[in-house]
Amino acid sequence: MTTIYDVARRSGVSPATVSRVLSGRRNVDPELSEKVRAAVAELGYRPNGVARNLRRASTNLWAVVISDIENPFFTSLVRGLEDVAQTEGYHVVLCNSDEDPAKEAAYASAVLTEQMAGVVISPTSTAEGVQQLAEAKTPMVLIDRRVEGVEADTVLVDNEHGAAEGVRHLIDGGYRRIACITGPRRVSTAMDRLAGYRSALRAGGIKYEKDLVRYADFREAGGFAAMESLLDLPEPPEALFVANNLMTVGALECLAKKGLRAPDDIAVVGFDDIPWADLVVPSLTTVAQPTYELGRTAGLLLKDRIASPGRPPSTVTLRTELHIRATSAPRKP
Amino acid sequence: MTTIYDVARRSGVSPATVSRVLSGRRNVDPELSEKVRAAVAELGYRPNGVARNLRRASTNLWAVVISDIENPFFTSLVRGLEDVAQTEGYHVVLCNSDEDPAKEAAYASAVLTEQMAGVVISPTSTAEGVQQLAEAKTPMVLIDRRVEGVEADTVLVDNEHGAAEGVRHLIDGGYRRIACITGPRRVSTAMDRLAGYRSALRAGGIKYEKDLVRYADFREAGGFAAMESLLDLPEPPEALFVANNLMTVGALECLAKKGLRAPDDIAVVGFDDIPWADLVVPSLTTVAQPTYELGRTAGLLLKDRIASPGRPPSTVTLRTELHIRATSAPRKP
DNA sequence: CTGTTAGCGCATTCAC
DNA sequence: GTGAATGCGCTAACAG
Repeated sequence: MTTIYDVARRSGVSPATVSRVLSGRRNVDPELSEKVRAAVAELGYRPNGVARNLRRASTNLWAVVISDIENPFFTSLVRGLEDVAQTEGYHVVLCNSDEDPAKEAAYASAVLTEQMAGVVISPTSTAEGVQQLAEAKTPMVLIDRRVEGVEADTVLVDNEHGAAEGVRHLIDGGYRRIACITGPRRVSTAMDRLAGYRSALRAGGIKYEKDLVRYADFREAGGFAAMESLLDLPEPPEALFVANNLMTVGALECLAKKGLRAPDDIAVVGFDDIPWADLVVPSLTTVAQPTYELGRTAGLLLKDRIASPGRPPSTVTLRTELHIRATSAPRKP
Repeated sequence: MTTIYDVARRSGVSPATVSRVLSGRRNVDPELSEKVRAAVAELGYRPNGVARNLRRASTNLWAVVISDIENPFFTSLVRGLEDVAQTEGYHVVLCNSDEDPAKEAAYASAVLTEQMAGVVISPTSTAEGVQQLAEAKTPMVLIDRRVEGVEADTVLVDNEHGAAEGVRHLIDGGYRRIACITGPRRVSTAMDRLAGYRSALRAGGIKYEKDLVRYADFREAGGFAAMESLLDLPEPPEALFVANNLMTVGALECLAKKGLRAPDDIAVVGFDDIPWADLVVPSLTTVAQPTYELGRTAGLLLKDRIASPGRPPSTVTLRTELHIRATSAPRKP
């Protein structure tokens, strides 16, 4: 392996000067600078990033800890983050936590031992890793979910407002008996979206009925089961609000299996888009989140946090957007 | 920061012994070993991964270079890879090349300077980065596409066979005038799938017509445009085979926009699944690739390559699976 | 089985 | 504006 010493010898300068040239310092004689560049080219020299990292006591890696890259919500978010990372000279390490606090903690640990420059994380329910990273003062941006007792930059969407908007849309369509499938009680997004559902009911003068709410696991199978259980009610709902994309898919699959159709048998609004929601038939009404923007914003916040670790944490809340499609068509008289 | 020397002092042994204990070497007195562990716990010591990497002249990072994580084909593949990486003690760095040889080359460069342990890569058309990595003898696994003149472990699917099976299914359904939308001429998968299309036609005694083939860019917009152009033919096709998932979506959107329906107006078979293909209406017949398995297999090959760099490269070809759904229903008399 | 020693490749003092 | 010297934290030789 050719080192900075080889380049120095070849160009007749000291290693220090080579280092200065390569890291783009101004105060180097242009003539020497040119010699160094020539030597670098001739030798095919490539700086050793690991050595640089050791010396600088930090790497150019960002970790992104999400529950599952196969969920399109996170896929697009990661893409947004990676685009920022690339322009800022960082690389993104992908970490699937699978909602498992132990995995989250393991990744947090890796972030620390590998001296990664920062972390973007969607916390699991107990947020073990988040606590660990907060204590170590690692530059960190929380996405999608809040964590009690942790002060950190955070990027959220307006869950309550978005959910309320989706449910209001159903109410406006003439539906009264509206069910809700939400996520686990310990997850802030689940509770916020449920709160939006309740506030929309209240605003519409509809009584909240506990029986019409299901707490599932944000996964496809959970949505399927919850839908089944709702259909088993003595008086099944006329409409349904589902608090995330995967559970919506599960619910739709359940309906399809039972030979029921949206919106004729039951109207549906889902939180969070799915890819090609237009192709699903009937096309699916969703409360869309700006997923790419979420990732991008997180990246920008992380960059700022690394540049000025001292400044107070900020929270950015992005807006959702109601995409009205076919599954929420107004009720027929 | 507490170092290995602090732990050594605290536990009354040498740094070398601490190192031995922490890297799980057998030949250490259990008693000393215990002392070391105690000291580690007391001091909250955490090894410095970067220093370890410098010393070992290698990191525990794998790069995965794909064109776009937002394509579900790659999403699932990356997940498969990450699962292997995790069990083998590696982390995965996500690199979106966007089919841009320059980006691919930039990432290849990063792999080298950051001393990553290995790479899994889906080559762009010119495969600049691949050449670079091959020269540097970086452990590398090619996925999805072959590259002429590069000897490396490779994971493919049987594109020609899968495409032929999909097209044969259309022929069996009574369709004769079958169009094909494939990818760029320089990409091996595009040509292999086209070859499968041709061989199925031949086997079915159908004359190959150049006019019924379109070369697009493997993206949604490309599929849309190609579909439009096919519909503009004096005598439009009765059926269509599309060589990847995104173009299939584009083609379906084009049909929807024109008020045409599959399979009544035109039957459709797409190569590569899309998420929730069942929910698309009419549900989409696909030649499904084992995407997760592709990633997993690549991970296993990479692990082996790192363990024994000398052994001759191997190519693994996985089977596709025809998922017959509604868009390819037999032709009505 | 354990300790001493050296050096991985670089960036940064500090002199000049 | 430049060079010599130092050490980041660890692991692998080697000697004992």
